[in-house]
Amino acid sequence: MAAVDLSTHPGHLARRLQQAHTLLWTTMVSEETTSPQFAVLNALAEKPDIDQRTLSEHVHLDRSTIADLVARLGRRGLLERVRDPRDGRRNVLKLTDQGAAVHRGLVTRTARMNKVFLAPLDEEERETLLRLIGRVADAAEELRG
Amino acid sequence: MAAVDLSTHPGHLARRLQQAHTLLWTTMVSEETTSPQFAVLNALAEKPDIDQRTLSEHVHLDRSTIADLVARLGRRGLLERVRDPRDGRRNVLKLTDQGAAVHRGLVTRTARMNKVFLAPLDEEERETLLRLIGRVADAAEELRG
DNA sequence: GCGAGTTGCTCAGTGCACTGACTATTTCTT
DNA sequence: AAGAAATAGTCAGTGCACTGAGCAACTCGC
Repeated sequence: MAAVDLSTHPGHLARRLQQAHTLLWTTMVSEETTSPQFAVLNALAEKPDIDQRTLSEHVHLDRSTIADLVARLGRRGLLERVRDPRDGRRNVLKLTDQGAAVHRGLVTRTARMNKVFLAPLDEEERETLLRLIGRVADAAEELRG
Repeated sequence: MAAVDLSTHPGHLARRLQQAHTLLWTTMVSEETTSPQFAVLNALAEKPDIDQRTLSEHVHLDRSTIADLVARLGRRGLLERVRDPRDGRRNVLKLTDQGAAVHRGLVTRTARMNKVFLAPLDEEERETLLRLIGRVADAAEELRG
C-alpha cells in the first residue's frame, strides 16, 4: 500500500552499485586489500608525506575512518606513520617498499576488473555514467562545503 | 608514481555517490531511520507477511544484514517478527501501525530529497543515470546468481 | 519412516563510515 | 607573552555489509 519503486531511487541504486562492485573486487582484485584501502595506497603513491587530514580529502573519507584504515595498512606493513617534527599534531604518511609493490600489483588488476564491471555498457555509455555520477557527487559534496 | 585517476573508477565513484546520498538523507529525510531501513519498510508496505529471506532478495541485502536491520526496526516497534506456525524456520514480518505511519511520512520526504540530489542533472540525464546504474548493478548481480 | 540434504536464521568476526566528544599542539589576537 | 581559536588525531558509539560456522526445522529419496 503506497509503496514506492526503489529502482527509481538513486540512493538505493548507489548502494546496489557499490555492493556489486565490492563483490567483484574481492573475486577479481584482492581478498586482502579492499577498494578504499587501494584508494589510500594510490593517493600515497601519488603524493607521499601527506598527513591524514589531507589524505582524507583526497580519497573523500572522514578523518576517523582514515585513522582506522591507516592503522590497518600500517599493521600490514604497507605504510609508515611518523609524527611530523615540524608540527606535532600531524602524522606524516608514506608507503613502504612493500606498500608500493602491493599498489603496483593492484593497479593492473583493478583496470581489468573495471572492464568487466562496465562490460554491459558501450564506450559512450561508460563515459556518460562516470561523468553523471561525478557531477551528482560533486554537487552533493558542495552542499556541505 | 604510476598512480591512477580514481575519478575514472566506477567503484570509487559509487562509494562517493552513496556517501553523498547518506549525508543528504540524514539532513533532509530522517536522522533516526536510514535509507536501508526505509527500503525494508517499503518492501513490507508492499508485501507484508514475507520472511527475512524473501525480504533480503527484495532489497538486495544479505541475510545476516537483514537480521540486524529487522532487529533494530523491531526494537523501535516499527515491525513485528512472528515465528511461522506452518514453517518453524521462518520469521514472518509485518509492519505495525506505527511502522506504516513512519513509512508514509518518509515517502514524501524521500521524493523531495531525490529531487535535490539529482538537481544538477536535467530530466534526460536523470533517466540515463538511473538506467545505466541499474544495468551495471543487474549484470554484476547476475555474475553471482 | 528415516537419513541426507536443503533451507531459514543466528552468531562471531572483520571492515567501512559517520557523529560527537576529547586531547594535544599550533596559530592567531591582543 | 598569555589567552582564545583553530587544527590534527584519537576514541566511543552506532549502523551498514559481508563471510563462514553452526543450529533448528523442513523436504526429498528410497
